Amino acid sequence: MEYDINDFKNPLFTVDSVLFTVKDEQLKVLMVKRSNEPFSGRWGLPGGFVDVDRDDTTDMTALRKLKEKTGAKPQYLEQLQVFSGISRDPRGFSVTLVYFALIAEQEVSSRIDTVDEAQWIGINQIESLAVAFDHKLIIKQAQERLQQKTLYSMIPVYCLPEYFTVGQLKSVIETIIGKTIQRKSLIRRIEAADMFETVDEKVKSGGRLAQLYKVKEGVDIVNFERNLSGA
Amino acid sequence: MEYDINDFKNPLFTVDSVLFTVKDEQLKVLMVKRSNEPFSGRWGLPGGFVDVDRDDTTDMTALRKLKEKTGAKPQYLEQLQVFSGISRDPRGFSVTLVYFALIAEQEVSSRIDTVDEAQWIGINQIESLAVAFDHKLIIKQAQERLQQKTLYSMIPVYCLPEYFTVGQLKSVIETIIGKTIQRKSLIRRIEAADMFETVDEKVKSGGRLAQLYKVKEGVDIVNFERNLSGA
DNA sequence: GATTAAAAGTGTCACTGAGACACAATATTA
DNA sequence: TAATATTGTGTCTCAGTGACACTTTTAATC
Repeated sequence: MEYDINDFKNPLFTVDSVLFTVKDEQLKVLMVKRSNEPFSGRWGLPGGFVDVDRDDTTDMTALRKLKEKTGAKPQYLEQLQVFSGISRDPRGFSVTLVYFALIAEQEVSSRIDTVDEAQWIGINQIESLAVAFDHKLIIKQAQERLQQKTLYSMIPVYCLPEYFTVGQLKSVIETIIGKTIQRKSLIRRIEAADMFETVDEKVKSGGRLAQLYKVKEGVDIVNFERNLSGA
Repeated sequence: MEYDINDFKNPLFTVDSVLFTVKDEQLKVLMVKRSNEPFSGRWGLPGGFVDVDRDDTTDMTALRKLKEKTGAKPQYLEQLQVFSGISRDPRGFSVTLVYFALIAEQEVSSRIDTVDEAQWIGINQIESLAVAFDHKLIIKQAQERLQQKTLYSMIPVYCLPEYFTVGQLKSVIETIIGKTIQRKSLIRRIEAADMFETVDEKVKSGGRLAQLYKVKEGVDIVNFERNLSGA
């Protein structure tokens, strides 16, 4: 019941990424202005074809393409989902593996500012933008996944620089889920997660000096057993 | 920065499924004995190439392949993950989109019994089986996902026939997560989820007659805000 | 028919972690 | 020095799970 490879038209396979960051209290997505067909002139997600000579896995394809656009490696990367279909690409049946990535805005700001091919687009502006393929839908799904994960894990730290304060993390979380959370709840989770350590340094923040935290070496994302509700 | 399709060797793209069921208090996976190279004679996951003339999406590829082996459509189907790499298939760089599916054992028992090409293999026997590709790893990941989802949703109902009792659901859940749960907790969740309705019929079960339940029409899986801990 | 065993189903208290919010501590600024 | 802003703590409430005793309803056995 196995077939010879050549019996079939192999579908078009690409790797795209939804790279999020939080900047100016807004969730942003990295979009690239397309200069080739199809959808030339429209905005699309950064991505492209696997280069089997350079990529050991599709993860590397995603990272390579992101590096081309941002000059940096995202702090978090996971698979979102595969989108496939006969009609999503005019060239024929296509399959896109979409990754979902996070990075601190500071890591890439210089590069992005000088290249006008790639831009951070506010999540709310996506709706009214000329977007290629089904990338609008893909971004929506990625946003939902990010919001969901934010309720039971600490992934939003990957939108922050190495050292960060509770206040910054709180702000990023609130931006992502679009609701306010209790500072106290966040602190409890920071302690319970045991994935952060305090840095012997404090930073000014408009009031009392804030304690700096960093992610411990080699720790994985902790999943909590309850969701935040976000009032 | 876009490339012509023909510049690249398109990687080998296949769709496989990890179809689970619970039978005799054991979690089982549908495995197929391979009759073609590579790995002829070994056991592998049901799957194959996309047929762009018959499949509108990769979901249909997965369903079509499962139907070939079991004669039935799984009650639950979702994407698990893509597995890719230069060395997982001797034919070259390969990409496999793996689905994760559930079905009631009763739906397919007759078919499976008559075909010796496809078999339900107990999850604990996989380790010592001659398995093709990286399918052992894939099954392990699928099992973890199933266990995780079982803690915060009711997906295990899709391992049961249309009408089922609380006792049956409890047993299936316990088999999946490998721990006992409180009957009371399960009943509370059944009520809170609001995705089941009682059937005006009871069934004998060795003691007091048990209330039959069924999944309401058109409802989606409900995700709870807390995990079960399973003592 | 009475007795026992087995599973279904209920009542309720304890425990855990999030929500809410008051309050204390420490910085800046006027 | 006082006002203000933000950090950080103390603690009560609330919701949902865990635990477990207890009741109900059936089949099986005597």
